[in-house]
Amino acid sequence: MAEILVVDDDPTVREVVVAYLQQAGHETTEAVDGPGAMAAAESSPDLVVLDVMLPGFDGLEVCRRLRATQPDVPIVMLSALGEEEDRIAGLGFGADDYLGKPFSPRELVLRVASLLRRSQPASVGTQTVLTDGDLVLDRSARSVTRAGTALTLTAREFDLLAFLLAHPDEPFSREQLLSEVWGWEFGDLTTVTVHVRRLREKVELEPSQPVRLVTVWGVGYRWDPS
Amino acid sequence: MAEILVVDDDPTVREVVVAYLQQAGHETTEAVDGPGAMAAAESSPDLVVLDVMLPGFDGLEVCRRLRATQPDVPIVMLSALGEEEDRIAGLGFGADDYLGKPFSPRELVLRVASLLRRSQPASVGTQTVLTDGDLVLDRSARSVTRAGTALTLTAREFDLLAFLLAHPDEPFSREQLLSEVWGWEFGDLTTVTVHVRRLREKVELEPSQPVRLVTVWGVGYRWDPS
DNA sequence: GATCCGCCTTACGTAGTCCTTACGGATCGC
DNA sequence: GCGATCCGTAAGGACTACGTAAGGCGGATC
Repeated sequence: MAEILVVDDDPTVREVVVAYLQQAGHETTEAVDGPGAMAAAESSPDLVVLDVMLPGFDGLEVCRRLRATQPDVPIVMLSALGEEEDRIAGLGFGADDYLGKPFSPRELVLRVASLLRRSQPASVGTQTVLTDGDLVLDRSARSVTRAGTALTLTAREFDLLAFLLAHPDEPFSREQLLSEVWGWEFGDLTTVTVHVRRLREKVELEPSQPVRLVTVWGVGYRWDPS
Repeated sequence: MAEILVVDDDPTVREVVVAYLQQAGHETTEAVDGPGAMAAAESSPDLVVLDVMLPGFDGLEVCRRLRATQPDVPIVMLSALGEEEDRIAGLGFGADDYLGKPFSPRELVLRVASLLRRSQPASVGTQTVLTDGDLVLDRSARSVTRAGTALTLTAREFDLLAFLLAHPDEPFSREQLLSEVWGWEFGDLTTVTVHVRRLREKVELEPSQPVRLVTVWGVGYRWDPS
C-alpha cells in the first residue's frame, strides 16, 4: 500500500505501531533517533510517523528539517504529553496530524489511511486527457470514446490502455506491464496476454490483425499511434 | 487565490493558520474578537475562518450576523472543544464546515480549497438550480421535480443527488462520496451503496436498470446526463 | 521444411464487487 | 412519550471481471 517510516526511541511503541501498519498492508522502515530519521527519510517514504521526544534532536526538529527536503510527505506526530501546546507546536512545525500517547493503534492506522488518501491526488500530476486519432481517453472521467461513441472498458482494460497511450511507440515486456499496470512484481504473464487480447477486441477494428496495440515479437507489446 | 479572514484570539493559532493559508497562495486579514470580525468582514472576504470562543461576542454570534449581510460567504468554524454539540450548533448557525482543535493546518487548507471550489460556481453563475432532462434540482429550496411533479427526497438523498448533478460524467468512488457528501473520512462503504439504491428508486424509471445513476464497475458511481 | 518456442484463442472457476432486503437505533414531529 | 420517518449496518445472494489453464496457431531458426 505505502512505505511508512516509523520514528520512536521506545522499542515497544515501535513494535506495536509497525505491527499494526503492516497488518494494514503497509511497508515499514524504522528509526530510533533524529539523525537516524533523517537518514531513513532519504528513501522518500510515503508517510512518516514521528515521536516528539527523541535522542539526538527531537521530533519537532526532524519535522522542520523534513519539510525542507520533502515538503509534501504527510507527517503524523506522537507525543507522550498530549498537551494542547504540543499539538499546536507540532502542527506549526509542519506536521499533518497529531496523536497523544497513549493512543489507539487502530486510530493511528485510520489517520494514516486518511492522510495517504489525501496526499495521493496531489502526487498525480499527469495529463488527464490522452488522445490518439479518433480515440479519446479521459483519466478523471475514466471514459474512452472512439470516433465519438463511448467504449465500455473494464477497470484493468482502462488502466492498461491509459498506460500504453501515455507511452506511445515504446515497447513494454509483459513483466513491465504487470509491474506498471497491475502493480505486481511477479505473476502469471498470461494475464497480460489475455487482457491485451480483450482490449484489442474493443480498440481495434480488426482484433486479429492489430494496427494500434501491436505485438513486438520476443519483446512484448507497443502502442502505435495512427 | 482568495482573500480569507481569520478570526481567533490566540496569536499562535492565528499565526499558524495564516502561514499555511498564505503558503497556499491566499491573502489573509485577521481579527481577534467578534466586533473586529464584523468590521473586517466589511471588505467582503471570499472565506472566513472563525474560532468559536472569542472575546466580545462569540463565533456563533459572528456567524449568525455574517449570514445576515453576506449569506454566501463560506465559513469554517474552529472549536477548542470539538464536541458534537458544538458542531451541530456551528453548522446550525450557518457555518459551512467545522474543525475541532487540535486540527491539522493542512486539513484546514484542504477544506478551504474545497469550499472555495464549491462557492466559485455559485458566485459566477446561478448554480443553485441544477437540471438534467426533465429533472430539476433547487439547492436553496432543497426541492427536486421530475417532469414537473415534485419528488420527496430525504436529506442525504438530496445531498447525494446534488453532488452528482454538479459533477456529471465523472465517476466517484464510495470513499469519495462518503467524504464529499457525508463529510466522513472513514466509514462503512455500504452506506453509500444503500443510499444510491434508495435514490435510484426515486430518480430512475427502472431502478434495477439505471440509466442515469450508473455504477462504474471497480470504480464507483457516475451520473449520466440524458 | 521440420521443429521449437512464443503468442493467440477459448473456456472455465473463482474471488471480488455490487445488489437487495431486512432490521434496529436515532431523530423528529405530534 | 409515542409513532413515523430516516439513517446506518448487516447478511445473503447475484453477477461481473479477473486470472489461470490448455490447446492451437504462426513466426523464427536451422
